[in-house]
Amino acid sequence: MSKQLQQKITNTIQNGVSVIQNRPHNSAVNPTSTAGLQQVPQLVPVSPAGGGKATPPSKMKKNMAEKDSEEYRQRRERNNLAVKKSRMRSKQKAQDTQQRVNELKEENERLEAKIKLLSKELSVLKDLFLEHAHNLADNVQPPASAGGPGDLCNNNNGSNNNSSQ
Amino acid sequence: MSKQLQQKITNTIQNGVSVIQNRPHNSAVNPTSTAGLQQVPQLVPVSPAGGGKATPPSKMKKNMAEKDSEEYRQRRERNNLAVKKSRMRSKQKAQDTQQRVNELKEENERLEAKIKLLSKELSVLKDLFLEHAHNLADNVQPPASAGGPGDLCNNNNGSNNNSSQ
DNA sequence: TCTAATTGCGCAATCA
DNA sequence: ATGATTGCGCAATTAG
Repeated sequence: MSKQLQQKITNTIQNGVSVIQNRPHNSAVNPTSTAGLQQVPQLVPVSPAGGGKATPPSKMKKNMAEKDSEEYRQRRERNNLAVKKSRMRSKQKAQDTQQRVNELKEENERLEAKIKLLSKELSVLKDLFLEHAHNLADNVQPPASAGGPGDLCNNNNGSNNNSSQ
Repeated sequence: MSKQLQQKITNTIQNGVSVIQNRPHNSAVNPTSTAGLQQVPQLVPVSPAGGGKATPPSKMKKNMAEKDSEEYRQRRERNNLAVKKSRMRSKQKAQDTQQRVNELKEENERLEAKIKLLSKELSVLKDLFLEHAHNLADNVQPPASAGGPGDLCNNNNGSNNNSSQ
């Protein structure tokens, strides 16, 4: 989770063991990386779509031969490149997504704060409004009256803030 | 799409040659047509002496030998399992993150809508306030304004919106 | 059909 | 020593 720099040294054991440098011909196709070490043919149960055939050996040989082909190597190399690219993108995307989450979170907080503020403002204003209304109702004619809380037009709904948050 | 019926085929590299071999204890290097697997004793030419470093044959053999080791296979298998697990998690996490983004987006929209509403409410109330203020200022004692009669008392703002949460 | 992009998988190095 | 990660190459599949 916190380290991501490791791709130079690569194999320490080039004793020839896992170093399967498939590179009959020109090598040096890979400047930055220490070229390959590893693996070989992975056989996969090539699913028999067409009726469960048992992989004709004939074709296999052809495949084998193909490995030596220059063309084969080229294809492999292209693919390796593509794979690398694809993975890079994928990783980048994931990273971006994560960042988006963070941004959205922040935005959310801001919005909620704003809501809180507005709610409060609204509440205050409403109260003020009610107060005035009462005053007016109380002294429709009377000149002055102490701050008596007149309930004349108390038709308000449960009144004050209902800010439940 | 997913065929995970791959037997435990493993490639064993020997002296520059990769031999794919099945791995049931007593290795039969050539289980012809087993479950439709095309497992050919592939010999992949490992980059030989060509541009290699001195390849101490001594150690190599040791490593090679290790491949046949039962213990080695066990380690590999464990690792493969771990890798699989790790990748699964990784993928899951990415997926979750993506979903989180969606959720947050929705939440954001909701919040913004709420803000809009509150703002409007506030605006209305303020206007009302101003209006009254003007009235008061204009006529110290206006004769029952013809305008909205119950303006003040009728403060039951239909905006009883109480976002349920 | 061919190529590029994806995806699943195993290996080995490294981290923890 | 062991499980978890990660870069990498191979091969099968999927798009275009």
